[in-house]
Amino acid sequence: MKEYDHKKIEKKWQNFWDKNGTFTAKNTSKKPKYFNLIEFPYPSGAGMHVGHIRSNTAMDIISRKRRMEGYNVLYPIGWDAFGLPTENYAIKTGIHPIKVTKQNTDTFRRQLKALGFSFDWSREINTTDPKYYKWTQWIFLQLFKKGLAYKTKTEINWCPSCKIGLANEEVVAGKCERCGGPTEKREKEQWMLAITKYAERLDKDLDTVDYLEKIKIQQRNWIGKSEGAEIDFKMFSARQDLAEEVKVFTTRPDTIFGATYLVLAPDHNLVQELRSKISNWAEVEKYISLVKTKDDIERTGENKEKTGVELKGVHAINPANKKEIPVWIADYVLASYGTGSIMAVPADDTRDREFAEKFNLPIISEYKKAGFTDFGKKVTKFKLRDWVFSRQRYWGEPIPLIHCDTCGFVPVPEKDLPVILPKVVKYKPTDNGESPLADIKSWVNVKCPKCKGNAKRETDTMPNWAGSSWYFLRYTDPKNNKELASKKVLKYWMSSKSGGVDWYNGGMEHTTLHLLYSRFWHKFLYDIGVVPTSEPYMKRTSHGMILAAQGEKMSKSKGNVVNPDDLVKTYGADTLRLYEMFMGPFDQSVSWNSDSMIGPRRFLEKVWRVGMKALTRADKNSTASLQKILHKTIKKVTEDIEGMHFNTAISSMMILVTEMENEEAISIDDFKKFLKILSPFAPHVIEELWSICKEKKSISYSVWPLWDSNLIKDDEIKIVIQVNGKVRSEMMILPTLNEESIKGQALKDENVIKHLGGQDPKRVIYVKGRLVNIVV
RNA sequence: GCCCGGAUGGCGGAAUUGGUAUACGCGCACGACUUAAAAUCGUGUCUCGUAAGGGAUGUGGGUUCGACUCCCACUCCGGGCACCA
Repeated sequence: MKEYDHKKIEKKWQNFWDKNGTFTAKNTSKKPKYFNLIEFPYPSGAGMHVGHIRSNTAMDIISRKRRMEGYNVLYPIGWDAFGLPTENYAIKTGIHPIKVTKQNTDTFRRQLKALGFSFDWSREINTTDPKYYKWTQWIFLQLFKKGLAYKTKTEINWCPSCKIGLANEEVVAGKCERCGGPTEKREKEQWMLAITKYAERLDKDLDTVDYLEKIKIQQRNWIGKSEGAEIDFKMFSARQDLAEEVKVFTTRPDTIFGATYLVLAPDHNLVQELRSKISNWAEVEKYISLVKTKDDIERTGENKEKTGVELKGVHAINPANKKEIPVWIADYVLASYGTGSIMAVPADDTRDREFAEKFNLPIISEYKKAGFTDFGKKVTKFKLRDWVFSRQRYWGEPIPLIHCDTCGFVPVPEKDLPVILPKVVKYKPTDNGESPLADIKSWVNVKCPKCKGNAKRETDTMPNWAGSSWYFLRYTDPKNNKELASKKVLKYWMSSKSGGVDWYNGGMEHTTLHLLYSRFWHKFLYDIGVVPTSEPYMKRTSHGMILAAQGEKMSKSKGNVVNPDDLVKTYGADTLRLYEMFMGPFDQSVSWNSDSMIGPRRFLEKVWRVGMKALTRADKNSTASLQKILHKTIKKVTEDIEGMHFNTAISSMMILVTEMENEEAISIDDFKKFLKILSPFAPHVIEELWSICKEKKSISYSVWPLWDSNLIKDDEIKIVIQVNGKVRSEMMILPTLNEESIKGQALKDENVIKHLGGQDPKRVIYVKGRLVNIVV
């Protein structure tokens, strides 16, 4: 009898799959296609996180099951390798990000291969590869040509001591993460993408896709569609009439009779325009600069107290009742949403009420009695803002534009793509906040493609959302250098009956931005005829985070990171995969506990023993009770995988295996059926047992077993008997027995008679196949 | 402050979606095998009670014959955030 030696077995089958191209997807096939997707990892220096394994194993199980169900499965992998951590590492060490990326992807590749994921490695992609980002740049140019990319001033976080623009992530409670000094806001010209032009479709088309409901809610909340009205309020000053009007947006135009004051955002344009009419300008100006120093957390967090200043000397007229009302500025109104101004209805809105109470502004409680006629014009507003698309950073795709004083911004001709990221000496942004690329004169200075005059390259780079907004498309045709992917191949993988990526799983943290950005790009590509569907992903699910033992996030600084390499060595990849699927419900966060890995390991050892027993004994038939439980388990595992209830699927297989070990007879055929349903979870050890069963081909393309519903049927069912909702007895009945007989039999039960204590039942409730409840 | 999740034995969790609460796994205790240990197997393991019974699914209410599941109010934990008019 052979021993279960995970090291030998795992190595053997990983080599076998590699050599035979077992998981290489074909671009043409008679089989129906199935495109499974995980979020491609960012290859961080820390190596693979156990959280990656959770998502990858889940989608691997689904991919392997689909192959056995007769699909041509594409389960690809790549690297989302541009981004801050690698760049910051380069700034610190001076090692080129290309080199760092290579090291990190090598580590990740080795780790992923050691877990036996059925990726099609021949399609591996890397967002930092010029052959890849050529097409990221190409998509940007199409957006630019359609007027969806534009430049405007926005606020960025600036660290005055590091002289560097900071990402939100690098500002911790108003302090620079690098030096600890205070940060400030600075105006900067940035490239923007007009995602708001797609807001309506991004909202509406959610009806056409199969996302988890909570994910749809997140998307909808982020897009934030609301119907309301824009109403003009006439303004006048004490000294002279004003031609000015303030446009306010409200979702409740019917409350207009209760509007007792207006509030403008402190940075509303009109405030500056009214300067000469405002009698307390000094006070107003002071307030505006105070608001500028606050960051969003301060404005929203501890500082719940409402603040604001009245614009003295100006008033507005409520168009509904012609009353004169005061105008205030306050930081609870944001310039970036709606019209940047509101009509305050303190009787209806809590924020307005708090504000009114603090500043003694009138509250009209009977506003609803006044007859309402429509004011203003109906409009639809979205919370969604345009996407700030440029970064003054090194490690990103160069924005392929050239600025010419005569012609303005001119696209780099498509034949000159990609615009290669040049080598620099220093990766740190320049002191004036420009990208390090701005210092390379030989790269920056070029001729204008249009007028051939002197011109300069755009030195900003793209955010790392760019490469991840379309990567799944590249998997279909990763080596194409004429198009981002050929139409024919895209049509095959992206538009069969189901359309798009069939199943996409990823973290909840990406269900707003990444998901929205990639849907936006996809819709744009659809509009210009590049892709065949208007939605990229047909189905989207998400997994819960894996936390450290005490329920904290795993992090280097806390020293609680679990290294998968050690676990693979000790327990084996199959055990690790099984443990991660067994540890808790897939969509919820769970705490890691390496001690619990022994359970799945023992299970696999038991599977091995049962296999050896089945082989030596060579029983013709399994016992009837074993057949029954086997078919019940096939049904449960088949259904649980589809619902991502991997933990209960494994638990049912554990019960089955215990049963197999105890039963006298197991036929080889039945044992093989069991191997098939376990194979997606623990592929290495199962391939080994499959081959020991004298099977010549990989189990990966065997046929997924069906359950026989006749074998599952129960001859007798258990009925629980309750008295007043409390369990008092139970009985076995034939499933064919009618309701009256069941109730009659229940009433004759001796425990029931005891608990009735001679009282007559008021009601007898029968729940089919479950219980009888006798109420007295 | 807002949004989305979550809370069940010593621990991770299960519960046919309103119908036997605690499946499966870990841990622990005892037993078998062994010179012994490991491994494996078996038995037990929410709580109070000798028992009959009673009480438990974060807290307090409600609906129902019946609530872990539905409704209302709250507490704590995790994630996200742009005070969204």
